[in-house]
Amino acid sequence: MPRTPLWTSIEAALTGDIAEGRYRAGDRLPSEAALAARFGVNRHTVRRALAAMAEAGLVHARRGAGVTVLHRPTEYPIGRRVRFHRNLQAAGRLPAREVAALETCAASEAEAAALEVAPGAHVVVCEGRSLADGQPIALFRSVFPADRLPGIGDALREVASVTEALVRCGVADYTRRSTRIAARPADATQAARLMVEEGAALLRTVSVSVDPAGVPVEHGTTWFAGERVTLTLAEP
Amino acid sequence: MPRTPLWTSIEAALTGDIAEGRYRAGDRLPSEAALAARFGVNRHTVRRALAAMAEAGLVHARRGAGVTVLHRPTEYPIGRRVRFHRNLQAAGRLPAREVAALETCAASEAEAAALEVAPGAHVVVCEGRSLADGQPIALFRSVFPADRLPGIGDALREVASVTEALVRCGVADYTRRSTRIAARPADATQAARLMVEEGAALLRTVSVSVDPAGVPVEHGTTWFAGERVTLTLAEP
DNA sequence: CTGCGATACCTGTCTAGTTGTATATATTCG
DNA sequence: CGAATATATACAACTAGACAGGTATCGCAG
Repeated sequence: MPRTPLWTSIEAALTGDIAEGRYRAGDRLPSEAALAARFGVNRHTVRRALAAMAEAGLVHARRGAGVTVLHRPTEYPIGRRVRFHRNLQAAGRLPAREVAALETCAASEAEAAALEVAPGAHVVVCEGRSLADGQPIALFRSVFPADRLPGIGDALREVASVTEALVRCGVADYTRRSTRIAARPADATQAARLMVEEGAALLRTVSVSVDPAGVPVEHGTTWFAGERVTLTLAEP
Repeated sequence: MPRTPLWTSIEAALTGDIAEGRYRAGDRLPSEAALAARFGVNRHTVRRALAAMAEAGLVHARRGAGVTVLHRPTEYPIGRRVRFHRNLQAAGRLPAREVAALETCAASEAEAAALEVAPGAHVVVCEGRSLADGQPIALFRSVFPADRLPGIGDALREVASVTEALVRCGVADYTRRSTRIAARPADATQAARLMVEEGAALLRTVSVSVDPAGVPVEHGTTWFAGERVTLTLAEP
């Protein structure tokens, strides 16, 4: 009977609710079952509407958790994505960052080689997520030589930026010695944390930073969401 | 969204950590709660991964105490891929290259802006494929300002390298003014020419090269097969 | 120093709720 | 008929929270 699919009107209603501020960025929508009851349709019809909204970047669904609102449609036109032009030299200094794990453990062979410490030496590993405008931009994993930087663990816990933490440990300045860049598909957990599809293209940078004397102080790996980030190399 | 269960990638990550020596036999893994935070998932999902590892005899969990590592995995699949370390500065000078198309046409708006020529001005477009060891490594598309480089088309046809062709047109030397790097999934034709899966991660670099006077002489886009290439940035 | 209790933390288990996926079926329209 | 739309049902995967049972650690009394 309806020549326009039912789900389009549900999408319009929900998008309108978000636009009017009934559901705001970060809020959880009611469950699919609840929405289905509200609109008097089957859950799959609601899912069709939510899928369209997710495609447009309006909401993001997590299995088990609910559906979260990402943006107000007025702020971010549908289909338009946030573009982030980042200077590679400035990597590590982003608007917001979440630290998910901070632990001390043994260095792997590769990490030990990069940091020029003995294999199995203590290293502080800091993992987390960088965000901009509420959207996840990158996952990072930084490894610091614990013996070379006493107190780095506490410093990382207390201050927000890596630079500042290193300053606390006596490293006034540091530079990148090398950076390797590769493109890799996202695995399941990476995809979930970056809110992209599994298998989406990630930009992985692996770097070693050294202090003015040339001694390695950090070994970092960052996975950028390829669809949201472009790295820009400054002309030396 | 995840066609592979989340916990499998967690199992892979932890098994990899053990294989690389971050956690050694006898060590205690971080608590389930800490791991859940690190991977951004629920504790139960971590437990599922740990259960699989315990099943394999890799770790042992004791109630109240933590999870201890028993031994290194005897067999851990490390993606054995051809690795190509390339200096970004040298991009565009590869062992072998196939020119698939060479034509003169009008510049698009973006190309005109990058090359600092009038929109619609004549440009020479060179497209093709770079190979190493018989394997396709990258697709390239270079755009040259035809009026600024008289005879560039013939030069490109006759000599193998871009550098040499530019020398013929009076550009003794050139440097990169800017490089932008992004990760993008491969479309069907790119996938076919690079011999990778459709949707595989590609590394796209967009650059502008200038002569010693700072005048743009080339605007290039290169798509590297992410699984075969690692770009290495040299320390300036 | 030893022994012991308090406490914080960790794993094991359970219940409930939510999204993702697969299959089957009815209805409508061209 | 065939395609698109919507419904119905069932199960798998993940999240959330709570609680029980076990362990390690630390301070403190003896």
